[in-house]
Amino acid sequence: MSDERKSDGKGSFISEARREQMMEAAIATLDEIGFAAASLSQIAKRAGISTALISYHFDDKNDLMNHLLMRLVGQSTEYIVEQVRKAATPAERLRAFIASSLAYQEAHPSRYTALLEIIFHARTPENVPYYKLNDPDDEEPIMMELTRLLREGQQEGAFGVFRVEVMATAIQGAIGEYLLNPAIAKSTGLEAYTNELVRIFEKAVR
Amino acid sequence: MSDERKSDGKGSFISEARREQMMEAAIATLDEIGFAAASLSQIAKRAGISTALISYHFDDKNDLMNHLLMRLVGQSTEYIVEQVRKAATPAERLRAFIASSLAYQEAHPSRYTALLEIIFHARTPENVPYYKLNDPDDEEPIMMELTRLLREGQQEGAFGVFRVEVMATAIQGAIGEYLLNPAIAKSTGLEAYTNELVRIFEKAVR
Amino acid sequence: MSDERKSDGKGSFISEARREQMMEAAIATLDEIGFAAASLSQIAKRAGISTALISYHFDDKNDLMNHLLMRLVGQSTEYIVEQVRKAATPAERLRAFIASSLAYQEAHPSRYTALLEIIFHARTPENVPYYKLNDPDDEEPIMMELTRLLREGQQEGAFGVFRVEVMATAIQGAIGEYLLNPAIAKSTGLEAYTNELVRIFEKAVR
Amino acid sequence: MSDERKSDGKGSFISEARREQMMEAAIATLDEIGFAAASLSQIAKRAGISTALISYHFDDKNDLMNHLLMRLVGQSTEYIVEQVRKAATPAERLRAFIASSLAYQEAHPSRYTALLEIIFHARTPENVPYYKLNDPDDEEPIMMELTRLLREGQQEGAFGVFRVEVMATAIQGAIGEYLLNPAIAKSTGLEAYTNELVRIFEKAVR
DNA sequence: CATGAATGAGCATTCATTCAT
DNA sequence: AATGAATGAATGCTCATTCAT
Repeated sequence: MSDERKSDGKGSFISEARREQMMEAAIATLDEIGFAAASLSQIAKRAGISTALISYHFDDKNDLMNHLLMRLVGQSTEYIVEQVRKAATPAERLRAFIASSLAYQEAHPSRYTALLEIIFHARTPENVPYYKLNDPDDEEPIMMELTRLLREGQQEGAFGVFRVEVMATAIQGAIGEYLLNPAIAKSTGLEAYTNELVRIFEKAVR
Repeated sequence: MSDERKSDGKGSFISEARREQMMEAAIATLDEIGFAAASLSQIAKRAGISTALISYHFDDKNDLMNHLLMRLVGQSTEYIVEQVRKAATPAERLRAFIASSLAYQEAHPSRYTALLEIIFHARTPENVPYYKLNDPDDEEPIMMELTRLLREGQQEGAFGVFRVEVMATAIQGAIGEYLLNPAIAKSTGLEAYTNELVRIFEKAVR
Repeated sequence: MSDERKSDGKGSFISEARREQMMEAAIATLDEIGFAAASLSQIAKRAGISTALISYHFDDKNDLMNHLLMRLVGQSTEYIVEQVRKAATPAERLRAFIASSLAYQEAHPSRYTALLEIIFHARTPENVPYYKLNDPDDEEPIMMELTRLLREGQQEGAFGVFRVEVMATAIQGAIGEYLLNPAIAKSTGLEAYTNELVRIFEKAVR
Repeated sequence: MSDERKSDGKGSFISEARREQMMEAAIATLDEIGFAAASLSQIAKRAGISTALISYHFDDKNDLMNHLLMRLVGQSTEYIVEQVRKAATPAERLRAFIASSLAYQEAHPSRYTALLEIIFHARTPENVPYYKLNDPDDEEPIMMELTRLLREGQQEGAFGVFRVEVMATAIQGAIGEYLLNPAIAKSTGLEAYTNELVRIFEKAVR
């Protein structure tokens, strides 16, 4: 009930536009100065509005960050799933997953940075960090897409025997590490990293 | 060296003991409430001392965190390198690297969490996050150990052809992801994850 | 101009009233407990507001003190210059300058004390005390008025030959010393001091 | 009684030497960074000792500053009185007073700055600033010397009729203003200022 | 005599949030 | 819908002082 007044679905058009604007400003802020320094006043400054307006349109700073996180996760997931669905064979889907995941990092660096900043820094009211929150009950659409892809490959006989969850986790980790390791970006570059990673996991899934 | 004035050098025994105590308190604080909430007063509370005493023994909150980070990196590196050095063949060394890295996470979970919290949250005075600081010029002993063992495996003919930096990055990412994905811990467990990861990368390096 | 962001410009009426109120509270604080003890919380207490509100209306404690200094200098200068301009002859102007300078001290003792406290205690970011800051390039309107008055007296033949800058400095010093020497206030009183000082410098400028 | 333990007269030689050392360090500190920033640790740093040692040898920071003030006043008074006593006639004594007062400023700039810093900043426990403390009951040897020489001049018929206290105050103010007005130092210099000031007051006392 | 260790009090400042307009 | 004004709480840090050694 009280949810509906603020931060809830419908809202007027202008209200929705405002929220968009604030989230974009939040992305820029997170990218530029990081989560810890991303105060409401910093975000408001970048949005060209008052801080009180953020409190008006979102329950909370937490609420703003949660909405932004959902949006960022949704966008990247959508992009990756779309690429994967275009591919015909399991091997091609695996390649598409790896390539599009890495491509997204490079295509939207500030969005990706903002995503990382939130995941690494935000905490639930019970003080559980978001990065330890990968609830098994939670859907986690990207992970689900990856595991489904791998499982189908096994069922079709294209892939060999391995624990799907482990393979998926390894792939995810190898993809995510690219951004956390600037040395590899300089020495190898995204394209070469993509190709090499594909080769590594093509071998591994056989 | 500005290091020399405080918080450095031999220092008295009692002083060194205090610093130890504070770092332990900092680890507990980081583990319990995270970097953002880890104020000096929170750390002091857990150490049973006054906040002023922290300022007395360390130049700065930053100084404290940097010393702690160095210590945590040093400890984990030492443990892993030690295990790797015991192994005779490249394949065994690879297994030892993966196994000991994961074992360390489980053996010292709060230390590992503290390590992550610092790396993900701390920033240089120029606002560069530590996690983007993996300077190629910087040594990074763990990564060096991993690349060396891979390169030796190639030279000895035990491993096939691949880009050492990429393989190392993938392995590191796959290891680190274990802690970032509580689902895998529940569904698979550390031992099975270790075995499976070893199998994956044994295939990949062939 | 960094001035423009806060604490400057027209500002709303209420905002300007607040700033007035804070400056009055600052005057009272400086008068009562001096610059060194004039913390924001002391000033806020006397203004009946929170310390955060001072930070909201002024960039800085420094900013507050600078604005107050400008205002205090402006007020006293205005009063003195006004009295001097009313006088017809050089001798009368000299008398007016001395008399009004001393009268201002007695008319607004707390303002004058606040002025002294700031000048004697405040320092630039480069640690130069304000009282050593009498830049020759700087206008210093009071000193300019005094030197002009003396120079005109010389040109009109009413005054004899002397170094204008030295005479002006001596007059300023003699005026300022009144407040720094409570003994003279008790033994002689403002009116007699004024008359006597006028007589002294009337002789001196002949 | 309790006075005797610390900060009292006799003390051992080494104790007295320590106090000397600390006062010299305090002078340097006051000169370099001013009273407000002259913390015990800053003074201790310049003295090459621990802050605790200052607390051991002086009751208080206040106590240290009071001792230093007395010493500084004593030294300058001694110098000036000595010069005045050498002079034979009242006019010569007046000249000697002005000249030696100004000369002392230039001969010992850091001592003079330290003196000013203490007088302008220090306060009694009842919060009365030292610069408003010129108690008529208090001796104030310099002022006494100046009034005496003026009075003698009048008695001998060398000087005319004027209020001795006012003339003395004016002279003191004119002398003290030299240091507070860096512009005059640049434009005129100490020697010319001295000569001109002497001429001014020679006229004034006639 | 001298110090390192330790503390409580106080500092300026920033923050998320509320509220009247 | 939007803002400026306002606040209490918290932050890192420095200070003068005390005390055991």
